[in-house]
Amino acid sequence: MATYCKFETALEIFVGKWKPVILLRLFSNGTMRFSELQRALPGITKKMLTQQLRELEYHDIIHREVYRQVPPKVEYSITAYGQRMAPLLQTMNDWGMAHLAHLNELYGEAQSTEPVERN
Amino acid sequence: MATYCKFETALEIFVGKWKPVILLRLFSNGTMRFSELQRALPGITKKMLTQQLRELEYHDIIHREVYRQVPPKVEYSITAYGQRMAPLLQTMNDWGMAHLAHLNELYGEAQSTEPVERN
DNA sequence: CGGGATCCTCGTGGATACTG
DNA sequence: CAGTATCCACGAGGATCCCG
Repeated sequence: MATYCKFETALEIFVGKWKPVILLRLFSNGTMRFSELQRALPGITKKMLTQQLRELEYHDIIHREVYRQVPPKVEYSITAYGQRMAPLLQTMNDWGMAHLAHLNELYGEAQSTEPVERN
Repeated sequence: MATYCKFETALEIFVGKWKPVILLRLFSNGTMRFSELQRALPGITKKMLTQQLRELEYHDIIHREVYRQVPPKVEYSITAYGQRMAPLLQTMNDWGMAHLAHLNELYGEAQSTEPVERN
């Protein structure tokens, strides 16, 4: 009965429009500065970037290193604990890829992941 | 570079306030009628239940079987393809459980999964 | 440079009523 | 019973300005 009941917890980590991309950048680029992240994520505002980073930091997924200097410098990186969720991300990624292929089989090429809208 | 770039696709399947619980019920209970689902999910409206079910159906995760009779009867179940995502759900569930334990270590007991609010 | 504080928009999801 | 159709509330996320 209790199986699957906590996988929503995992979801809470990833929900948020920018968290997946942020994680992607940090996982592939390693340590990044605030401004680097902002430039790497076209369209994101400072507010959102800050907010999403703080939430990930709270969950011990990323580390925030502040250098006390002028002008300020803050670097973000994946924590050791955060590294341990790489397999999960990989599994989800693999499933996502396979699912896109499955959707292609069902509905043909050039299909988005969303159902077609109808008025 | 392309790694993790499609795990957002996996997320799209689960986002939506009720999809996780719906999947949970269908996975554990097998076939269920519309009204059964509604009763099993306290607080859900027919509109939302219908909408989330349709989206899952589009993705070939669940099957919708309509019995042409009066009064109508519609049964929902996990498709064969849908069954194949059980391992993924299990993996996410396991990670979620472990993560809750990790948060407990960090912040102590009786903590929610969300950062404390401050005014 | 790396934010915080405000205000505002817009889409998700809820409430309610109607229907084949 | 299993929906659909409308209307509406609210909160995530965006725009803008200010600050150490």
